[in-house]
Amino acid sequence: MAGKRVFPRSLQYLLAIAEHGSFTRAAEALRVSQPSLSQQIKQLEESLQSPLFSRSGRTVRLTNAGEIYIRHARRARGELEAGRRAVHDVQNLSRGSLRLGWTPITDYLTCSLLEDFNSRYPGITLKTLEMPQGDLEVAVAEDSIDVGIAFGKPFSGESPSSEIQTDLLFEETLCLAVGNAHPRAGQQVRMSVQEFGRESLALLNTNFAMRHHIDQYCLEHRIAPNVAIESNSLNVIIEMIQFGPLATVVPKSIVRTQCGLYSINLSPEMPRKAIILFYRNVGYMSPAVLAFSRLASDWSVRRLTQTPIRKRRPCPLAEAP
Amino acid sequence: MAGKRVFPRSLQYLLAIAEHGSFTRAAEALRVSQPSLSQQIKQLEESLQSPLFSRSGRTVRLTNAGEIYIRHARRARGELEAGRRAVHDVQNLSRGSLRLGWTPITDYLTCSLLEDFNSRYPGITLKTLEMPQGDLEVAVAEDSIDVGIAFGKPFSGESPSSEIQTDLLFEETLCLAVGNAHPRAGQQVRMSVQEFGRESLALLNTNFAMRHHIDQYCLEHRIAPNVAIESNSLNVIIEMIQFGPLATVVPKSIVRTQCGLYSINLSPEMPRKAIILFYRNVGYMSPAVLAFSRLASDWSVRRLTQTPIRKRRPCPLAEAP
DNA sequence: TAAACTTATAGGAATTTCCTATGGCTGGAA
DNA sequence: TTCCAGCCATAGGAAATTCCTATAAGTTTA
Repeated sequence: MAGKRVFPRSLQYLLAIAEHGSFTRAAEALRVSQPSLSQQIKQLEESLQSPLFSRSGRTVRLTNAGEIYIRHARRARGELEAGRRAVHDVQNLSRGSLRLGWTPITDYLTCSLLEDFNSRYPGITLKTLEMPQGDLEVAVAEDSIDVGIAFGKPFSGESPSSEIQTDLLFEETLCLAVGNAHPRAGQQVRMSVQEFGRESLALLNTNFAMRHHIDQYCLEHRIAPNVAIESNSLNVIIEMIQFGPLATVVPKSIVRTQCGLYSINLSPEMPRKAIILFYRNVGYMSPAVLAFSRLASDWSVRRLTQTPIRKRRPCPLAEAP
Repeated sequence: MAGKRVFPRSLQYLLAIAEHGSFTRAAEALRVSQPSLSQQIKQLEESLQSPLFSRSGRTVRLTNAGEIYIRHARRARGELEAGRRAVHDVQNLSRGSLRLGWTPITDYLTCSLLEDFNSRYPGITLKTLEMPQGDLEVAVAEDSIDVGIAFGKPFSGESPSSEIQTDLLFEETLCLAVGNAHPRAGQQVRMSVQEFGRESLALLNTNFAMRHHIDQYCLEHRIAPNVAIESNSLNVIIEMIQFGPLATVVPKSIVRTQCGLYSINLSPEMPRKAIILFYRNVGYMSPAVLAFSRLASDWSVRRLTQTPIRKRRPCPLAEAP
């Protein structure tokens, strides 16, 4: 079935004849009749407008042109063979690439997933691209990225889009986060909504979906958040919080991975939001995407059961170009 | 007729589709029907056991495997195109090689022919091989050299061998040669055979055809040559002659090209011997051989009319490996 | 929902490749 | 010299492949 080779017959014959030094022996080796070789070589010679073999008497020898041409033919064969192996490697996940899009918030939460993927499939180049959450959906749909990782309910738009597969990675609760210097640092009791309204906050700006969740929570509980600083960089906000009197709202997991941050639960709790993985589910799916989604579901299970938290700075992969 | 391209259809289609981003447009550009492309690509994908294009909706895009494979396909196409050009170059004499066999005597006489050839066809590699005259015939017949240059009547053997073409380059008279220090240096009058018999000679050994000519001459005139030194290197002999009292017998032209040598004609004259070019004339003849024989006949005509003699040391080409 | 557009499929036509049989030529053996 | 064995070329029909027309199935746009 798949035994069809793409390398041209004429060149295959050329190489065989040169190797065996004889049409007849080459024909035997190739399991075809000798006239087939004569014909193919004749056509090739006509195509190149030059004899490739010097036939005189009982011996067949490459001409000067033949010697030169055969080198190129060999290299062409090598290229096609290498191409075949390379495709095979992609299927085996020992090569390839995967383009990942995520938001500046989710990168804090799923960086270790990328590390796992990279150590499991070191041959696959990971290309990560940070972008606003709204763009992720578009990017996946138009195939400019392979997979997206989003925070909060995705695809809030009109189309439920059966073409896009979404997998739940885990759920996350938003909480108030403060630094060492904050008077509430280490507080165990829940904070009321009213108290929350009085905190000076450093928040992501309204381009971010997470901010909308926060604003929505405030609206529902009829308070106005006291926003001292807005930024489009979560990094900046965390730096601000860490050693100052301001507070912010982030997923609880982020607090656990950052040194010098303390979480304070609210009462009533902020809504739980899902971290989800999504990718195109129509037509061809690359082995890398399948492998990533498989690994991600393992990873989310492990995360829920074991929750091995390492305190650290943001993962460097998240800042790669 | 010669419009047949060797590059596989399937790859040609693959590249066209990738370039146009569409089966339909590629089919238009290639002037074939669109189903042909579908079919070829399908077969290629089956052969590689991997999809190469991601078809979803109205857009066609290379898969990861496709992107990787197409690079190799492009390189293979480049190789075959380069091979085609290279063969063309050989036909145009802008590339190729020519293997020349000659004897240690003829190299002194035809070195400038090689220089002419090299300056006329600088892309053709000249490979010269010195060998005994008897071997030249065999080497040409079995195609281990392309052309031979011999001194004296060639192919004295049984077969007139209609397969070998021989061209006369020029005729050459043997003469006595002496150096500066020799008492006869500069003598204009002819030397008798008896006087010749009394000269102390440095001669090539009997492996050389020229030596046989000399011995034959002596035999015919009933003298015994007075051989002081034998050598298998003409170079050695000329060095010996140049500053000492010995004499030797060489073609007259050699004397004219060597500093400090003087020629003395014999009476009766030694027989004129031909310098000839010979090469296989059956089956395929490489453009380089044809060009060499063409140039050689020009060169021999020019040599006879103009005879531009340059005094110099032996041509370095003659000593090339 | 219809119209426009794109790729896939099916089946027969056209082309190419292949095989058998044979011819011509060369080189070695009788 | 003559014959025979070995090798490549040629011819013509068989087999396989490629190609084309017609059409289906699907998506996108109006």
